Amino acid sequence: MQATLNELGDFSMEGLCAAMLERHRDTIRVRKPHIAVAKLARIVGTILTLSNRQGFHATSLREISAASGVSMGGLYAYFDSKDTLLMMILGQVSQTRTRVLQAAPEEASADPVAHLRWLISAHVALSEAMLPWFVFAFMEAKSFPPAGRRAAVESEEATEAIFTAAIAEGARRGRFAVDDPGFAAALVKPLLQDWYVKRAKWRRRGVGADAYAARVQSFVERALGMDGMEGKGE
Amino acid sequence: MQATLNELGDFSMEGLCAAMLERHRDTIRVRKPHIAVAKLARIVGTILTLSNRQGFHATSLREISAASGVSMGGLYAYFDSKDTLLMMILGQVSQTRTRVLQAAPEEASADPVAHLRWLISAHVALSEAMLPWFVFAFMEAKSFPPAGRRAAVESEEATEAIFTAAIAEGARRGRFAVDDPGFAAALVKPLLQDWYVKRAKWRRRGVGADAYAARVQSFVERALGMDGMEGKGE
DNA sequence: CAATAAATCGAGCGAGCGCTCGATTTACTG
DNA sequence: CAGTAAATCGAGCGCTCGCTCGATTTATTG
Repeated sequence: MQATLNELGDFSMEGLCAAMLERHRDTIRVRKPHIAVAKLARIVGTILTLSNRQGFHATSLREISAASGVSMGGLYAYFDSKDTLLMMILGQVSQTRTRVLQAAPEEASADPVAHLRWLISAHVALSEAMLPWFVFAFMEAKSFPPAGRRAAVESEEATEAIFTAAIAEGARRGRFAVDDPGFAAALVKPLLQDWYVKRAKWRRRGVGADAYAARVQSFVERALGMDGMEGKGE
Repeated sequence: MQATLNELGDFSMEGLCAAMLERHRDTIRVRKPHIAVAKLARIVGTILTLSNRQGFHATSLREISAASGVSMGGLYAYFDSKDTLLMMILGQVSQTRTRVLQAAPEEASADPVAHLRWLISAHVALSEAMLPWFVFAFMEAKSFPPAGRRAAVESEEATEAIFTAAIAEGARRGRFAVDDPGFAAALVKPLLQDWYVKRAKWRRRGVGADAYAARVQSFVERALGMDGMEGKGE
């Protein structure tokens, strides 16, 4: 069960920034969408690049201004504080992730085993498509304003709940041999995070997104004691 | 194979700061060890508390000074820059972790399965004993000076190599059904990190260190296709 | 108990930060 | 193409940062 993201939305910088504009149209002062989206894309792209290199806190607005070609004052047409900017990006990541993971196709969600495979594959594919966004959210969510922490925790729990449901359903139908689906889900999630957090390592090993997803799938299925997995090599 | 850390060193704040003083005796300007260790413990304890709450970058030296009761000038008797302070703490974590994981007792390292169990148990126990240290290293290692990043990557690879060796030995002796021990080790490590990174979650679920280690052990053993694991429930 | 050394202190320095706002340019409209 | 609105600009404000250094206190010694 391999996931294809194509029909699930536009995950390019422009597409995501268009969604961001939508979500914050009441606070963004630039009225014309085509201008706002293009500029947002330049700003956010710059932020992600610089922050993932040196950290969000260590990246000054002057740096962002210079690298993106948008003046200091211009930046503040899109957010009212640096913390708001952080929250806008974090919010876009968690909203997109939750939306995608809930959009499993019929043929996947019908069978728990196929569903879990699809979830793993979709998560890897999404974090691949939105790599800098995911890295940013992972690295910066913790050490920031209370609202950001709360949002991050909630988003994480939402993701975990989706995995828990799939594993629980599989256990109920006797396909997985687990007695605590929540625990199992909690152990699966860091495996998915490793794909984008330790990206350099996997690239060095020549492991691509599909290969990584496949290996995590088989690793997890064996760990869950899936029926029909006995004796299969890795 | 449960690990006991007692004989492997002193992992209290004082013990670790004594080791830190040892490693930096040429740059720390305070000559009397008992004074230096006590003060280092106050300083480092404060840093870990504040940084784990709000991030290292967002924690000012004035804050550290006020909270630890050591004056601004006094702090600089122990390090020559804020970055150096960061490196001292990161170095202490990676040195301690590498040392401990290499100290498996005879009866553990003789058998690969027991060895892997001991490694998991020891890592959980160590991160439990040094919780704020591990959290700090995990959260702060990335977005900082090049030297820090390099050191963090190297330390991580060293840890992974130890796990890889145990799994490879198990595969060689036919105890594990894996064909890429490095990949398996890379998937085990995030499970160990989750224990301290997502500490609040596990506490909320009432899972203690021993229970967590035991569950990771059985999860991993099944995922590695360990002989004799077929049909065992979680 | 001087004399010397060790340890501690905190006001002050220059620099860079997030953020503002009046001036200016650009784009649209009748 | 004048007039208006939208978008853009960047110097400057107040503030806090990492860090220094001469003055001061505390401990050690002959």
